[in-house]
Amino acid sequence: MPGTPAESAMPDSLSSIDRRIRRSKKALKETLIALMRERDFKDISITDLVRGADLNRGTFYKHYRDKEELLAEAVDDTMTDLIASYREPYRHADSLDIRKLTASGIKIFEHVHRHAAFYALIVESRALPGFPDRICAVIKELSLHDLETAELNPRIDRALFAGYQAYAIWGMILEWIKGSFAHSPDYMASQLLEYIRSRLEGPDVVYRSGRRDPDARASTD
Amino acid sequence: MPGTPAESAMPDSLSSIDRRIRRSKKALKETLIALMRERDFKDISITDLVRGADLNRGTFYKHYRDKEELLAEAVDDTMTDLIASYREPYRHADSLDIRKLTASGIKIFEHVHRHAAFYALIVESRALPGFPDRICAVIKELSLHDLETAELNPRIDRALFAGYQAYAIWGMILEWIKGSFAHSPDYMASQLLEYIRSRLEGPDVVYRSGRRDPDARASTD
DNA sequence: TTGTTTTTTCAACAAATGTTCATTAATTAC
DNA sequence: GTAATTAATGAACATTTGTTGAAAAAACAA
Repeated sequence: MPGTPAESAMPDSLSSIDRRIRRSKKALKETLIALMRERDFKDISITDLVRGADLNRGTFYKHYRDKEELLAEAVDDTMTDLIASYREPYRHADSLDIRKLTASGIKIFEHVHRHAAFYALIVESRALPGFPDRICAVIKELSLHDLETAELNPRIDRALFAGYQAYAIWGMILEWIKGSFAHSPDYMASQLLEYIRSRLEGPDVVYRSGRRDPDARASTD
Repeated sequence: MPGTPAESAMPDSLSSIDRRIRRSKKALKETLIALMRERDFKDISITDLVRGADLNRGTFYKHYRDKEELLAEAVDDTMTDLIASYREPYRHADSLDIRKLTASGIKIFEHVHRHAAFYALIVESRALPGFPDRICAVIKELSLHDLETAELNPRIDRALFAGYQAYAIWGMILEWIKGSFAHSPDYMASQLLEYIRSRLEGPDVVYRSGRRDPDARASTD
């Protein structure tokens, strides 16, 4: 597991600091979220933010370099929750890989579901470039931990596979969001399990241990 | 890491228009890419761009609303290449699912490899929020096309699975980039195949509600 | 070539951005 | 409580941004 504290319920950026800072940051974040609901992130100015939060212009620049940094901190708060909720006890599943995976999946999807509005906002506004990477990094950590005990096919490149897995889940989440969260977190988790356990059915031919077929060669410039 | 940009076919946005426009746009794109190599996208101003491209400020605003739009067009050019290279004939693989997948994978990874510098730049600069979605949408289309004929486990939600697949590949590509393209496109494709074909080994318990696939062992062909 | 069309330039401009600093106000540590 | 810190304010400022219109330059079509 990644060495993050996350003991307190309150996000790191909003705890144990000067109350004025906390208030200012909170006001700015709330204003940002509110404004993002009604217009494009691109079209939100620092002026709008400080006017909405009723703060001086300089106060913003004291804490953030730009609005992206402000949004990034809001995301950090959410990631803290993801990690925390994931840490939920499920130790009873110590050696049952599948059950572990199920539990992990459910936790992730439940977390997203809990913050559904926020996720939808972030994704739809396409405001924060690094957001998918951020959340996928977390998922990757969590997945890797789950896969630690699992005996993987030795030919599999674990680093690559971790990236594969994490972004695959993110891809599901994106579809989920696009469909306005029509499915339940449990359904999502069961689907994930299905994808992991299933394989293509049908004619299972010409599989020559990862070597590429000369015929299948695409044009090389 | 391969350094060949390899601009073979002319992108739609740069053909059959007034030569002045072509020149202006090209100059702007080149300047943008050049500047992105040395500093953060956030810190590149329109002024920088027009100064670098030796154009008037108004010329920029005649063609683009902002620098994001400029970058987006550069990305479009690359996507055009991805689609084009994918459309390459591989009709001899009409009914062999695995071979099809292999071919598809190879094409995608070769495309990325060909534009390695560009991809690395886009990803590392985290400049364009919509880029992963953009490329994953393309991959999703292509994957769906491949899976059209494949008989999937009927419990699988195809839309969700398409998202899963597309972003999973994107996750691999990101890892590939992070590792400075240490692997060959073929290796990447073979790994992808491995992930699709393999399943977790080890204690396969608690999977009730279903028969265990008799030949479920991973790749012992 | 000629005339027509379109792009680019140039200069100017209002508006917004990012910084500054002395002053005021709030919070913390003691 | 008091003193010491630290944050927030207000107002000013240079810079950058996004827009404008007329004049020049370039491309196009015949």
